[in-house]
Amino acid sequence: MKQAGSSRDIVPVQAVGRDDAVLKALAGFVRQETLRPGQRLPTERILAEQLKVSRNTVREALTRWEGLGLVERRQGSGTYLKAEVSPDMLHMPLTLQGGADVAGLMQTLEIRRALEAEAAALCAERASKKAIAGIAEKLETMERVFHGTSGASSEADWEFHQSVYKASGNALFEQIIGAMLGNYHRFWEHPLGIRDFGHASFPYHRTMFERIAAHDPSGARSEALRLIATVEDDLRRGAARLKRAGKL
Amino acid sequence: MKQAGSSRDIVPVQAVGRDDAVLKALAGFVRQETLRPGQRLPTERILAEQLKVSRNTVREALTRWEGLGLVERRQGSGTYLKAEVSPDMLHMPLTLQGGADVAGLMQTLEIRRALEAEAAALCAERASKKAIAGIAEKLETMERVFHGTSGASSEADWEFHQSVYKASGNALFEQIIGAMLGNYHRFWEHPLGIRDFGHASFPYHRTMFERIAAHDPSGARSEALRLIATVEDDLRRGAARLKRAGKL
DNA sequence: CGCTTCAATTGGTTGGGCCATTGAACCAAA
DNA sequence: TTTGGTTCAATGGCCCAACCAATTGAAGCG
Repeated sequence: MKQAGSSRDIVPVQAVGRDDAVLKALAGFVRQETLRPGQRLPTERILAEQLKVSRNTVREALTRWEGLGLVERRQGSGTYLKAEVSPDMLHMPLTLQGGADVAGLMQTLEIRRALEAEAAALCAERASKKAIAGIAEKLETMERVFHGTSGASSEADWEFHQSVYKASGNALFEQIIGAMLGNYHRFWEHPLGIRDFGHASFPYHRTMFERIAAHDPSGARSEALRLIATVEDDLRRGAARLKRAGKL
Repeated sequence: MKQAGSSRDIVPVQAVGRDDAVLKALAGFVRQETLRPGQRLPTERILAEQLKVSRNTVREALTRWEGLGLVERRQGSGTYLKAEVSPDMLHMPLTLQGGADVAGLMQTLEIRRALEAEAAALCAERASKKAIAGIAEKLETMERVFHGTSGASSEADWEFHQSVYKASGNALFEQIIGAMLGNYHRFWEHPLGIRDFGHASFPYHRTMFERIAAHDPSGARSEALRLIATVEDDLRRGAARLKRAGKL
């Protein structure tokens, strides 16, 4: 990176602390015991004893994991695993200014637009026949649900997109988008009070799938962009509506 | 999301703990004192006293901030601010599976390709004259460094890209890409032992800038894609080279 | 069978203490 | 003046032993 030619190759040293070691040991333990998300892990007191460290140190380590969303602590009950955990993980904590408002959501949507398009293109390029069949299944489920009850399509919708991400061959798409959407979970439950929010995106799911099934990356990308564009439109309309309401 | 019609609209309440309150208070303090990144904030003991909580509680709160990359603690010295912090921030910690090997890097590059292209397009669409001038400056610095010493262009290169992300108007681009690249920091310092890694990407920086300066989103996107493509090529060649070396 | 009560369990918090590292002040030799 | 070593107070890292508060499940009771 910097000054590759100079003699400044030194740049130590990372001097890891005790709690870091605790985290590594804990990761090993979780792996060894094959703990699944939802399961409870040992008491802080037991961990402190078995790891030969103070409970305080255990708590600092667990606090870090809690901050990363890997673990959930419930007073009086225990500490529970919330996600897969392996010794080699990449953490990228993002901080978004401005809170969970419409503006922030708009920013995450711009990220999603980029990722959704790329994932669709990669999916069209690499999806196996089996994967495509799986996507088709999710799509049909979604359409069925959509035509039935009026507003409960979100879950099926998400599963459809997930299957596309999976078929892209890159797990990062699902993880990143999932994490972002998860943060706005409360929002999606009541999208600006609009009843048929996301309604307009519906037909583009099928057109996108068709381009994927035809192994047409460029076409899939275009349809994905159209899909997200409708959501962005809805969001803009909703924001404008809120603004009007605020002025009254 | 799920069961929008059901009566289970309740889902309070976040039941904030003491350390959460400490974090909010600290955020307020930082804002009030207008602390800038790099500056030192009060000692744990002083914070504990002023906030009327135990030092351990302060430590747990700071541990969380440290995990989020907002703060850096140096034993014997103090605790230092590492990034902007405001009371209303949305944290979304991403934890990505997969080790820091070449395969993982390839996956992150697919993400970067998507984001880089979108950021370039948005930048071309929204960048002000001033922002474009700033980008031009970074570009020229980069080219100057590049033509001077042989291998020290990475830092200037990164600053150039950063200026593009900033001008896109969406802080998430810089944060996500920065976090990803940071995780592979050790790799970029010795990219597969190849001396002129990333050499081929050089000319596309200028072409991309030209499309941005011309407010041509589509063109900027194309050039960004070409840029990343050269890096991916280098990476593939390096991986193949490693494979051969492994077989010998 | 359903309800209340209560005690054990568990994470949350406190206040105290000691240690290792840091950095500045100070001092001495080159 | 500069360089190198020493001292020393400040600071984060870690430990300890309690106590508090929420949860849980079993015992007890109507």
